[in-house]
Amino acid sequence: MGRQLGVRKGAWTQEEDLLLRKCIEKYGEGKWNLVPQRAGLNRCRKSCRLRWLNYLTSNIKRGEFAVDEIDLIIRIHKLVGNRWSLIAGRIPGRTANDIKNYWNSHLSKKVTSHDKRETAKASYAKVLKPQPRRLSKSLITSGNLEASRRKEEGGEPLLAPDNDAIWWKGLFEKEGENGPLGSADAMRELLVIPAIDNGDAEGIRDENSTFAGDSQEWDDLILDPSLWVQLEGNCLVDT
DNA sequence: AACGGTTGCAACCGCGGAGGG
DNA sequence: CCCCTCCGCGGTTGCAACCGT
Repeated sequence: MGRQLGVRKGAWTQEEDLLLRKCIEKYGEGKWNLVPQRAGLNRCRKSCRLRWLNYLTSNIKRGEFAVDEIDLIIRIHKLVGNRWSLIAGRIPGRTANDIKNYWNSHLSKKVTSHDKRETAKASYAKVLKPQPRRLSKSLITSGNLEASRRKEEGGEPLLAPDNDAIWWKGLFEKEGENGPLGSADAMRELLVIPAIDNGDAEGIRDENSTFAGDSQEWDDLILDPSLWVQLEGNCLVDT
């Protein structure tokens, strides 16, 4: 089939948004090739899908990126490069397009060519040929103890885990399935991280974190203290 | 106020991968 | 296998808004 002729392009009108929204409400997401006809829209399927995913779907976060969101973007980008959808999958409420635009307009200029080379080298070293590192068990234990102590005393909770831990887990597992780089277990084995007991999940959660509470999936990441303590330890300590 | 340059975002395009026949 | 269709991704473009002169 040839190129569709006569389909509308450019900015979407409110009427078009309404038609698209009603169509998705009625039929659900997917079958994008059927959407223009179902919705009564003179648009191609790609335009409909893009409009829905980047603008109309309900959980999109608007406005400035938070400092910790930016930090997370930079960290994940260091590891996976321009895999915008993968990065977006780890930042609730932000679309791949948002993140790509933000990177291109705000962040890419801040990364020097030297940084880019170092980043690329580091990425390959980590992903393709990780160096086995051992953790300090005392660090792991002390992390869990500290979390419990703060909860008991009603003091400041132990702050959100180093973002490395969150995205490492996010990168490896999602909804119980293996992530793009394999399973978290495989990762643990790769990095020679010993199994430890979970600490008290409530005690370590930072309620003010941008990452807390947006979705069950994200909660699951946040509330897995063993993993982030392990990984944080891994980042900090060689024994 | 008018103009030209810059910025940031929304949207388009082309390509590669997945899956079905 | 091969072909075809559809989906989703990343790169790129278009344009409105903003800013400085």
